[in-house]
Amino acid sequence: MPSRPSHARRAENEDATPAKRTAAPEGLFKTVSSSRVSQLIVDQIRTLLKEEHLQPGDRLPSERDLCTQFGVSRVTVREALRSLEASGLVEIRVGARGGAFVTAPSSRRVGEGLADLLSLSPVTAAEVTEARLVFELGIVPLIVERATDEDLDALRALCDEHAEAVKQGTYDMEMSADFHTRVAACTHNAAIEMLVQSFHGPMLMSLREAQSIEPRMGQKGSKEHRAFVEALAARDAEAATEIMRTHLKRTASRVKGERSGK
Amino acid sequence: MPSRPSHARRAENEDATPAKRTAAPEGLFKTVSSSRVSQLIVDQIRTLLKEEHLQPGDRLPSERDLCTQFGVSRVTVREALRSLEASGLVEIRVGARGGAFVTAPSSRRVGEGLADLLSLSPVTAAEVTEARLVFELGIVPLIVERATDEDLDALRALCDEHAEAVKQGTYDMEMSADFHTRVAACTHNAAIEMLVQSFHGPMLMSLREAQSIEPRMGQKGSKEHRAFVEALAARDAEAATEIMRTHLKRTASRVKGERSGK
DNA sequence: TTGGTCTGTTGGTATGACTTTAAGCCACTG
DNA sequence: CAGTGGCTTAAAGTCATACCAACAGACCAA
Repeated sequence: MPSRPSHARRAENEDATPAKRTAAPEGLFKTVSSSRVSQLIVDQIRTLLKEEHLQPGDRLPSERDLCTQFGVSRVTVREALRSLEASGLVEIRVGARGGAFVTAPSSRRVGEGLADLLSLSPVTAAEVTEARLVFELGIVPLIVERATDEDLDALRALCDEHAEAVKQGTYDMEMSADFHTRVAACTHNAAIEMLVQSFHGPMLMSLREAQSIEPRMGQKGSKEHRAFVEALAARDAEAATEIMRTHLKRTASRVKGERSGK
Repeated sequence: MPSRPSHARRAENEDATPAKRTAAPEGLFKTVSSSRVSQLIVDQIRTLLKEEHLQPGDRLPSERDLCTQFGVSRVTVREALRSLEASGLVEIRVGARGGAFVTAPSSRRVGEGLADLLSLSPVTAAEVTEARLVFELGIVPLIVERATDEDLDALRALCDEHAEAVKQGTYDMEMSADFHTRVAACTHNAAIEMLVQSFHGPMLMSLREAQSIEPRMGQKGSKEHRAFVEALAARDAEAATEIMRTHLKRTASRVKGERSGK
């Protein structure tokens, strides 16, 4: 019945006193939006996640069960699951004992978004690198202030590992990324740690494509890492910042100028 | 024919010399994954986007057309579109002249990811606020260095607008967010601008839920904005940083400590 | 200007067949 | 007699087909 809405509207107008005002007082009606059913399902499940009724690792009911529980068809449920999957909130496994499993929230989604932004918009890798530089430099004072002895030990251990890897020629960008992430963890601020991690996703991709790391590069970088840790241990914010600045700038110079998406 | 794969595998084993090694050298076989058809479609469209064969604003063919072009059913196409939509790559409109439209890449997706991370993981709003503080303070030197006269004029105009809004009592968080975004734009680095914008999405939500802005607060913030602009105009990095620091810290104090997801 | 109708497009449902996966069972073989 | 491999079954996701509903813009007539 496509004419029903207009009838209803007209009826309301007739209820009002037509002599006094020609139109409704404006702002009385909220725009009614009957969004997609699948979207409503997504919202419901999101809320459940947010209110922690669903924990990471939990398994949602099977598609067929969800159908009956929501009172919709399987196609609709599946579209909702696709959305949730694309948002990185659930992981879908096929086969017996399969189904939709709630995933632990991670920085991967943010990283992916960042990577998309990088590759789909006129944002150059150099710009992202600069943003990263600002951020990683900005947290140095926090790190100097907050790093515990355990943090320092962990960083030193990481440096030892990396030195060994450099000797064997197995040092790669991922190790460097690990170091920077561990450094960020010293802020004891999960948001900062995840953000730094997010940066490294697209960064890695961009660098890996550009060129593989040269052994000399790795050696130098690894040494700078160690110097940075010692500056931290000495609680010397100035020195630590300076070391990190030159370290990051050297890395940055390798991606300078190139457009990312092409 | 469910038995074919195992036969094939056995044939390969017979090809190798069984006497020499008991098992494959490990890492020889890559995990074969026949991913979903809908995912393949998503990938195709993503690459089209990435290689700029599809521009923002373009309209994809209708679902039915895509069906025939990809040689799949509508259900599959629709699932692919759901994924793309959830990733923020296309926007789907219904009705005649509707369809899937390529969206301009924006910071919204990153912001949403950030918001999810915030509300779904044990990250507190205070932590995010701190991250934002680090970032927005870190870019101040860049801004002092790079802000053009046009930038300063635009910022001053914004301040005038806001002062007017404060008088009328219509000043809100969104205006403040606008200011900070415009400030970030002065770096002339799109990545930084988008990142700041991303921060403001979840920030706004968190603050709007917490409490609406008090008029006095708006007045003070607005004045600080203007002082910041003048410090910029004087190319005084120290002063600008200090103003921004106190400004941000005051905002930060309002979300201090509370868990976000609950 | 208003209102109706047309038409193209997405949204949703129903049903069914196919594939993949895990688990259990069982015969064969060393 | 223990282990391997093959077979069966059940559960679950994946995809196809067909159909109808709802919507939004365009067009047209009173």
